[in-house]
Amino acid sequence: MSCSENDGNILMVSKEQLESSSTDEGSCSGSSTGGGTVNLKKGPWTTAEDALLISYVQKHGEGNWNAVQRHSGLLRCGKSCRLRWANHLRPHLKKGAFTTEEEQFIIQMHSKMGNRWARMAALLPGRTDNEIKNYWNTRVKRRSRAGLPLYPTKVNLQTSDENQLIQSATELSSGNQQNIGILPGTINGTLELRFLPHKANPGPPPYPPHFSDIPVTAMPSHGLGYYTRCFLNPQGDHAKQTWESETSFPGCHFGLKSMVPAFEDLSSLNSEPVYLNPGIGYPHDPDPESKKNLASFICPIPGNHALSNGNFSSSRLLPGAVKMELPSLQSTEADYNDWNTSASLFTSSYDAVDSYIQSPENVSVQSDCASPKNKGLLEDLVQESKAISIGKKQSLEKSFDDTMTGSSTVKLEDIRDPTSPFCLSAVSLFNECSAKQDKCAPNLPDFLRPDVLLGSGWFIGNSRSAIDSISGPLGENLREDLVPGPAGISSMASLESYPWTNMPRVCQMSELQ
DNA sequence: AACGGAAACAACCGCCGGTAA
DNA sequence: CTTACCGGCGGTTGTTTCCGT
Repeated sequence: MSCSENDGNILMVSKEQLESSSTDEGSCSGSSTGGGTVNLKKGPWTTAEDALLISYVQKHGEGNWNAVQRHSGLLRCGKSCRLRWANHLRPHLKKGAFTTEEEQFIIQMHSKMGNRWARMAALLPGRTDNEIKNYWNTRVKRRSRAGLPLYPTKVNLQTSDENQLIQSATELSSGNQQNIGILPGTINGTLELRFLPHKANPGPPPYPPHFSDIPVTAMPSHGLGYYTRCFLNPQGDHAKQTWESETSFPGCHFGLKSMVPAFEDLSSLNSEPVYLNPGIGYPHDPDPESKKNLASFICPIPGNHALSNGNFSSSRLLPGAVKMELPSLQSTEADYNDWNTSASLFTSSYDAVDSYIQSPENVSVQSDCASPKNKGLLEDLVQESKAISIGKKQSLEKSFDDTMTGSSTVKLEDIRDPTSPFCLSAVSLFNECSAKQDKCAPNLPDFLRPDVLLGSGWFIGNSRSAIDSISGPLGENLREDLVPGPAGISSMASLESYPWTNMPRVCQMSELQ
């Protein structure tokens, strides 16, 4: 760090310091402003500074943030400027409390992606990664204090299905492959997504997509949230392909509606399969400048300022600049009412391969997020406790049965087209998973993955005490519900019940074996 | 009204990957 | 191929606001 703090929030940085700053971009450094000392301000931004920054961006566009200070006279480092712009000054930022849908979506996404705040933000129109992160951290704290599992029960339960899919993915590496599409159908009144031969998909042709990377990140420190990701990335330009939702969907109440049917719309699809496609919503457009085409296709809503002024977003929405969350290879199922459909539907739209959605549970419970404005937290917790108590056994058994009997409707072995992005991604996914595992616990395959941990029984030995530790305040019913039943279920419940103060990290988990 | 705790928000820090020189 | 720079991301911390007592 080349900055030294001085007088509160003014950093005195000598030219020598700046010039000698190496690759460490951790703090504000690298200003090449000529002449002696540069005072870089820290702390809260003033309106005057905001105005300077806005003015700069309007003139020069986003990017080149380190030049902001040079050109605008703003005494802020580039990173600070970028952050300020991204989190506060960008157009079409949505301020205020998260809606219930957004909250549910975040929970769902976190169960699949872990702490990929930026990626979640890319899927939540008008929301920033920082907002989501703050929301999540608050939630973690809250639920930790209440001794509740971080995720709704059924989100955890997805993990066994993920195992199944991962396993199926391995088969792809050697089997025949064929293009796939996604067919949401219905079973028992909920959406079900199935892979279909790609040719079966009507509508605009997708990009000739390829999935470029499926990195597997380290576990979140709280030990939950394995995920993978994969982007539809027809142009190979990672840096510029962030799909900035507020750019894409300004004016959308919930921007994803413009890409996928609204919840209420989807609920009406119960009796009819709906063809989705990996490229849904993203018509091929070879012209990188034709933003309007894409915009009108994705979100035919008037008043698309971002596109009309053509000046916004470092994460410009390029044609094909589609960030597509891909196979986290988990099914989704939640304890909640609307959550059952809505969140799952979200998921199905993003995670094209991640499309096994289980039947809903006929358990009427309240969302822990349902209360407006994030208030009524105690109520939420009480409700969730009740929900767990009432519905958990039922849900667990059903989900477990579905998993164990192979009722999953995603059959990756049927996906055999070598040109299929999903095939590639699935294989890559597996490879990367494997590679990552090797790093951490070479002889304990899969133990990087909480879902595998959940199903591995690693915790069984300690489960009773952990269950006791959290179920105590929640009553005996819950305790009983958490007590190991079938192996898979019990181990899942066990991790769910892992004491918050002692949540093992992944490698530690493997060592526990 | 004062106080304390929790929640929400804002900003900084360090690491990392991509890229150009 | 190496190095430096830039920008993005996620973690963390500090501050402010809200709310219950």
